[in-house]
Amino acid sequence: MSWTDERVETLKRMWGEGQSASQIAKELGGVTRNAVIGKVHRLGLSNRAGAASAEPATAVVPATEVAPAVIDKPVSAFEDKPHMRTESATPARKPKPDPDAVEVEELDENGIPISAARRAIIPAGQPLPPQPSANEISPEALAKVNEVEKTAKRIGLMELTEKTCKWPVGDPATPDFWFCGLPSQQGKPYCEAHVGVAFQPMSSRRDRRR
DNA sequence: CCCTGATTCGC
DNA sequence: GCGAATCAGG
Repeated sequence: MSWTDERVETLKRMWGEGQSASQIAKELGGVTRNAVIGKVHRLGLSNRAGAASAEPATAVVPATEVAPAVIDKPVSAFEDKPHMRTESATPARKPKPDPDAVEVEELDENGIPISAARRAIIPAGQPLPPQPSANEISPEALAKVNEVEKTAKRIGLMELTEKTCKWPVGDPATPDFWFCGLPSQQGKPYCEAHVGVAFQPMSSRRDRRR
């Protein structure tokens, strides 16, 4: 494999987005993370500058003109619950007051309106797994989660990043809705505790039932 | 041990 | 220019 313009472009974009070298290598295929890092250095962009905030909202982002952080490991599970708009998220201040009072919503396959804003921040992707019913989870894992949810960071939609647990808590239709936000596991969308309830080995599932 | 980026240096 | 090997660190 060689560094075609296209591949370099992808490299630049992903590096700018704060993706790790190995993630980029995986995406590109045919290269190792070493190759990616080497290229990054040769391109002179080893300093992760000129990129959008890799750090979450609480950071010292110059409030001037912050584009809404694009979430790229999407949380698509909340398929268009009408109530679940972005209100509860960080009030990043509206770019445009929307001159026309009438907002023309696009419709999805089911004829459900999709706000353009929502589509922008929640691209398609792996859906969240359904919340498992309580009796399907090991008591230990459940207890762990309950504990974790007390100490969770309770972040909003906009604060989600690659590195934050995206486990949703509460009812999206409620102001009490938030995401766990603790550090996520390597390559997983959730923190350790939530990985525990989200991904269960087949064997343990089988063992538990019956 | 998993991972991260940084550097070196033979190709 | 490329990237494997290595280093240094979390």
